[in-house]
Amino acid sequence: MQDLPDISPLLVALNSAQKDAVTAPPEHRLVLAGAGSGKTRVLVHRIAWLIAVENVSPLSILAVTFTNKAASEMRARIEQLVTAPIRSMWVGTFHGIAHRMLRLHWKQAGLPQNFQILDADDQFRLVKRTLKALDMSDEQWPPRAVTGWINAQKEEARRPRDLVDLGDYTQRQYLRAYTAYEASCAQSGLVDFAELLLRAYELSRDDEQIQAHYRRRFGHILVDEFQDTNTLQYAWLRTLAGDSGTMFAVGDDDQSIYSWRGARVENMVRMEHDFPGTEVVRLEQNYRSTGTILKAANGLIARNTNRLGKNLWTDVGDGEAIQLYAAFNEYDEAEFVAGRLREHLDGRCRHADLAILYRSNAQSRVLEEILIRARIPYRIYGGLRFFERQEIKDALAYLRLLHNRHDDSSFERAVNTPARGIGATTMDRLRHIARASEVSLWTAARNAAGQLGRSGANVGRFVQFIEDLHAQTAGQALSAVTEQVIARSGLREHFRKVAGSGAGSGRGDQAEGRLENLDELVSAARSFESDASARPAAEDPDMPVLDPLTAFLTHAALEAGEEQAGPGEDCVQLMTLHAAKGLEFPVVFIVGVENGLFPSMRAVDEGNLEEERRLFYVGITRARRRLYLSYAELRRVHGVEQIGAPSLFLKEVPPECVMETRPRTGVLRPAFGTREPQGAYGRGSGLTPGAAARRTAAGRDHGPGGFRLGQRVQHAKFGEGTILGFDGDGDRAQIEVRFRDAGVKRLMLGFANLRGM
DNA sequence: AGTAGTTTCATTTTT
DNA sequence: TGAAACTACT
Repeated sequence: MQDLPDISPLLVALNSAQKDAVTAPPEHRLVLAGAGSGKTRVLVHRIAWLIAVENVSPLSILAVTFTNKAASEMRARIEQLVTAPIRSMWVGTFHGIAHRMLRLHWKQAGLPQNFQILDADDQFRLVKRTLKALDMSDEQWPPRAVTGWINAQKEEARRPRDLVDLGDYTQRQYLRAYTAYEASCAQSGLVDFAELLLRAYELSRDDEQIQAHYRRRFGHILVDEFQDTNTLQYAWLRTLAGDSGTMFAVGDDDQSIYSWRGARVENMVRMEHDFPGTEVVRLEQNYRSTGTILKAANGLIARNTNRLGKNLWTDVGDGEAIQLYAAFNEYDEAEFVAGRLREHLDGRCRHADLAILYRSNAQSRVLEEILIRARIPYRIYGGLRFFERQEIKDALAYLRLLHNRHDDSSFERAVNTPARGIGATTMDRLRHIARASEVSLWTAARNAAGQLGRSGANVGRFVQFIEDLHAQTAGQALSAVTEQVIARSGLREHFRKVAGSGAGSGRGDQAEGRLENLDELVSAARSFESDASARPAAEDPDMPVLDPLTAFLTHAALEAGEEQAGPGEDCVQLMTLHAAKGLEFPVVFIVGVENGLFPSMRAVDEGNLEEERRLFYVGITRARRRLYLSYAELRRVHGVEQIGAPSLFLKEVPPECVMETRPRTGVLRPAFGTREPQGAYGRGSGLTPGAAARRTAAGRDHGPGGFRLGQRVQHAKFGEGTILGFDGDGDRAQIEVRFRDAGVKRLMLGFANLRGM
C-alpha cells in the first residue's frame, strides 16, 4: 500500500456536510453555505485536500474572491494547512487575476505594455471630460449616469459595436460617449476596473492559444461568494473552465445584497445547467450565533420567495432574547446604544466585540456624537482609503506621468496641482489642439506651447519639469523617486503652506494630515523597491515580472489600502450593513429599523423588498451572542423631522425571539401590533433616565409649562397623545404631540390647553 | 487663484 | 441638515 499523507488535520474539524464538500471527487460542486457555516473553511480545506490527497499541483488551481482581504486570508489559511509551497498558486480577486493575465498577454490583449489602471474616481473624471469634449451637457447627460451605463455595458460584455442602434436618441448619445471614452482610454493606455475583466474575458474567449493554455493549466477553479458574481465574471469563469475544468463554487443566495451593482444570484442556478453534473452541497449548521438569533434570521428570510432553500441550525442553545428598543428619536436611539455598550464594556467585553450596523452612512453622525460624549472609542468603516486620498492621487499622477507621458488622465491632474498658472482656458485650448491632431496632451503641450498665449510658457515649464524629473530620477529607487516628486512638484510646499496658514483649526489640521500621508506614501513606495509582493515564483512562468513602479501603481489602484487610523486600537465598530457582510461580532446593534429607512424608501418604491430583507438577514446573522434592534419614532431626515414606523421586517421576526426592552409610551403603532395589548404601552415616559436629561433633536426635552418629552397628555378635541417635542419660547412656544387618533399635531402651547396624565 | 456665497442633492460599494 | 459641487466675485 502506498504511503498516504496524513490527512487527518484536513478533516478533523469538519462536520459531515463540510466533509462531503471537501472530499468530493473532482467534479463540479455548488456549496450552498449559510451564514456562519464555515464556508471559508470548506474552501480552504478543499484546496488543501486537492493538493494533499488528490495530488493536484498548486499550479493548476485557480481560487477567486472578490476582495483582497478574502484572498489574502485564504492564502494564509491554506499555507497553514499544507506543507507544499503554494506561492505559485493563483489566488486572487477577479480583478487581480484579470490584471495578471493582461500583464502577461498585453500584446494579445491589444494593450500597451505599460498600461495603467483607472480607479472609479479616475474613470468618473475621464468620462466627465469626455462628455465635455463631445459637448454633452452635464444636466442632460449626468456623468454619473453615463459612467454607470458604460460599466453596465461592460459587465454584460457589450462593446460599442455590439450595441444595436435602436434609433433612440438617448441610446445614441450614450453610445457616442462610450465610444469616445474607449478611445481616450486607448490613447492614454488606461484600463478601468470593468475593462480589466472584459479584456481578460475576451482574451480567454477569443485567443485560442491562451484559452487552451489556461484550460490546460487550471483543472480546478474555486470561487468564493459566488452569489456576487456578475454576468461578465460568470462568463469568464465558464470560458476558463471549458469542458475539463472543475468548478467549486461557494455562495449563499440569501446573502445576495449587491444586485444593484450587477451581481446575479441567478448564476447559482445557471451553474447547475452550464456545468453538467453539478452537485449541490448544503452547509446549514451554524457555528456563530445562538439559537434565538438563528431562529429570528430563519423566520425572516423564509418570507422571501425563490430561495434555493436552506435552514440554519445550531446545537449551542438559545441564548438571550433579541432586544428591541423603540426610541423617540435618533438621539434617544443613540443614547440607548451607548447605554448598552457601557453595560457590555463594564462586563469583560472588548470594544472591538461590539458593532453598530446601520442602513445608510448618514446615520453614523448622531451615533458618533453620542459616542464621543460618552467617551467610547469607536471606528467607522468605509471612509476614504489611503490611495484614494486627494494628496496621494496627486502625487501618484506625477509617478504615472513619469511612467507614461501620454497618460492624459494623469497629465490633467498633475499639470496644475499645485497651481502653475495653467488654468481652464489654457487647458481647453490644449485639449482642442490635442484632439485636432489626435495626440496626447503631452505631445500637444510639447509641440504647441507657443500657440497657448501667455500661459504657453507655463506649459513649457511644466513639460521641462517632467523631463528633468525623469532624467534626474532615472535609476533611482522608487521611494527616492517618490520623495523627489513630492518635493519638486511643489506638493509638499503647497500643503505646508495651508497647514501653516493657521486658518482656524479645520483646514490646517487637514493639511497636516496630508503632509503625513505624503510621507507615508514614500514609505509605502519603499516596500515595493524589492518588488517582493510581485516576485515571480521560480516554478511558475505565468507570473508576470513587474518593475517596482508598475507594481506600486497597480497596487495603488487595485488595493486602495487601509482606511484611516489604526485598526490596532480597540474600538467599537460602526459600519453599514453592507460593509458588515462576512464579519461577525459577539454583540451587534442594528439601528434605524424603520420603514422608509430599512427597508429604504427606494427599495419599497421599486418593490425590491427581498434584497432588503436579505440585508437584514445578513445583519442579524453577524451577531454571535447578543443582538439589539432599535428604531426611532421621530427622525430628522435631510433636515426634516419625519415620523417613523417600525420596519415591516420586525413583524416578520418570530415574536418569541424578541423582547422589547421597555414599554414604550403611548399610542404609537407597536412593532407587534396584533400581539401586544395597547395598555402595555401606557406606562412611564419611555425615556432612558439619561435621555430625559438631555436635549433631543426635536428641541428641548423640557418644555414650557412643565411638560416632559414623552409625557402623555390629554387634549379637549384630539384626545390622548404623547409629547414628541417642543419648539420656540414664550408666546410662540409650540408643542408637538402625537395623538392616538388624530395623528401628530403641532400646537401653540398657550392655546392647546393640554392636561398632563 | 483662491474664497465666499449659492445651489443641489441626498442607499448600499469593491475592484 | 450638511456636504459637495458649482458660480461669482475680488
